[in-house]
Amino acid sequence: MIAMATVTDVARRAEVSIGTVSNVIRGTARVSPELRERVASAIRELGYYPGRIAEPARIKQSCMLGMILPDITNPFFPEIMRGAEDRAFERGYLLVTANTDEQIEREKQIVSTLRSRRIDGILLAASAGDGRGHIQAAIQAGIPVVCLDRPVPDMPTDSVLLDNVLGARECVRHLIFSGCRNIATITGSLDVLSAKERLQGYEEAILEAGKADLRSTVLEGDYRKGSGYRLGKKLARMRKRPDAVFVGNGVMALGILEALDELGLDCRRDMVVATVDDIPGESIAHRRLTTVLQPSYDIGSRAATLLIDRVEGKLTGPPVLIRVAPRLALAHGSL
Amino acid sequence: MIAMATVTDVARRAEVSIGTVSNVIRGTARVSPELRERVASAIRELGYYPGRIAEPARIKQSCMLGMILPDITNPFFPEIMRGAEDRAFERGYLLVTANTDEQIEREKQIVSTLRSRRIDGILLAASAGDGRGHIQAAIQAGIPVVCLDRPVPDMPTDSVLLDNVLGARECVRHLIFSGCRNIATITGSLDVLSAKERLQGYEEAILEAGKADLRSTVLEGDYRKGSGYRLGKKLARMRKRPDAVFVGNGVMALGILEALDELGLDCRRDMVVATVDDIPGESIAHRRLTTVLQPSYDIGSRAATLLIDRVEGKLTGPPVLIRVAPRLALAHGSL
DNA sequence: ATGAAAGCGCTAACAG
DNA sequence: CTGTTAGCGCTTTCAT
Repeated sequence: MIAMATVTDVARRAEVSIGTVSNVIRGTARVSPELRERVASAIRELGYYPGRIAEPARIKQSCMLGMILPDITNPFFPEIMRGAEDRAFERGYLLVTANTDEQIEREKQIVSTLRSRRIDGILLAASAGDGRGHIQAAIQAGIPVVCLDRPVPDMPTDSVLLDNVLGARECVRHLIFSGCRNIATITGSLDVLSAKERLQGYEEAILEAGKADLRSTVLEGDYRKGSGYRLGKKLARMRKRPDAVFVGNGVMALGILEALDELGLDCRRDMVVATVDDIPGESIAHRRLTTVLQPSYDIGSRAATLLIDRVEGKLTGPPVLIRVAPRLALAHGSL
Repeated sequence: MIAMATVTDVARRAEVSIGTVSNVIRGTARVSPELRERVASAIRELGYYPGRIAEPARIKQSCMLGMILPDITNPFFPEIMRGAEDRAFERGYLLVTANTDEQIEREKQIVSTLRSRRIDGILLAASAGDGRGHIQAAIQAGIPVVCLDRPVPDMPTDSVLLDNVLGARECVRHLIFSGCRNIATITGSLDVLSAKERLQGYEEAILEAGKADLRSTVLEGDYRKGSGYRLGKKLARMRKRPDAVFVGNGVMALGILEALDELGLDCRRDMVVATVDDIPGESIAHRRLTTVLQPSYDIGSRAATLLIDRVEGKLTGPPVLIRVAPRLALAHGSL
């Protein structure tokens, strides 16, 4: 079985026309039992396997979606991928995955490769960095792009994002509910959308509680571990030390845990640490943190559905923004 | 830009033949500066993007590889995928990923889908379960298959596997070196190849040490957590309690840790636990375990290289079996 | 009910 | 140098 058999081979062998072969295979039209049988055995004998190899050229669709991620090794992404893949397969699309290693250059190259293969649409968790020309170009060429987790600023793409306001609010509400009264927050850089939104959620929760004895403190960090560590120490050393802190992201939360450890403070007794979960591979820390979990599978699933709807023209019009609801996970003691 | 522009569109616009357009784009032949310029602007104006959409039909290669995994969510796999993807992209192949959820039926369906798309080759981390007909069929149809981690019995496929004997031997050597003298092992079911190999490594290490005071105990488990727990308790209660145990896989190791915890024993002071690392998402436990790490990236990388070499005919002949060397990681105290 | 033929986008071989 | 043409595997008219 050196070369793959083709319809033509089958037709020749069965002594019928290729059209008839096609009809037998796809049941497109009635075929006399006799010919049907001849074709059937020819297929068997040749080990023919119907291929969709010519389809892309014919129907001008590759029935493939590209999924571009910074790094699948970051545990946030595999779940997203599962969600996307499940929807893609259901609807007859293959999912092609590619990692950029957070390098914008590689992202460009991958987009280019995928475009040359006539990918039907792109799921993108954008890499940081300047230059969005390649995205722009893809969109203009009519290739739908759906952004995951991080929206690409100023691009008319659909996006699926965490509902940051809701998540932060729920999280802080929980802190209040469980008795904390002096709740600080360490935000990301307030230039960043998600940081602003999380701060807003924090403030809403504080306000709506309307308790007279509630104290709040806002410190601006930068989403990096160092700022968590530094500002964490600052909080811990305040005369009126907060009994809880809501941190803008997971990496900063790790910084705070480190700071608390150094100061000999306990993150459950002395200062509860709550955050939005996006910590790559630090499941250890979760036992000590109250976190807002991202529904990763759902994000992937929704994004793929959105994308395919665009590809198939079932969804038209201006960019859609989907906010997914987070889930609260409490710190759990032992081990 | 509703419909994607084609060579024909460009040719028409530039008032040249499609052959010339192709020549300009690919530099296949010399083209007069004038025509070259006309073509160039036509391309620009139409936003034409050279596509390889017709290639599969022409060259009878899709330049795609399929990667079939039980579940990308298992942290063992993303690294493998990275390794495979890096090699695939380098050599001009797209990587299509699909998860089976460990269901053989789904695996069959995926293989079928990939075959109809004329995938050039398959990287397979096989799902458990009966019925290997689909693999057999793919191979007979000339689609190379490379097995990852788990070999598929009785199939003429290339495989990339951990060097279990070496890994186990190194691991046990380390235990001996660090002073343990009464070293037990809990194996997987000895029907399973990897379990047998790991036991062999264990025995080799014990033998080669040639110390008169070295005691060994072999218990057969089944790679499941329960057997680790049960046999772990058994060991812990022996009159001459082993000071170390080499466990056949990670899941059983977790069982032992649990058993030790219950008995109030310390896994570093009382009984060192060492194992081969294949624990999904239990990074916490690593601090308490001495483990043999699998070089996942390397496994993916080598497998992809092997596969592409087969696809391109650079490698022919009987199935190749690559054994990758493991890396030893010691238990590390704090946190 | 069956066959013949066109066409999808592109390259490569061949003719001018 | 440039244009024409065949052909890749398959579906889909359109005749017969």
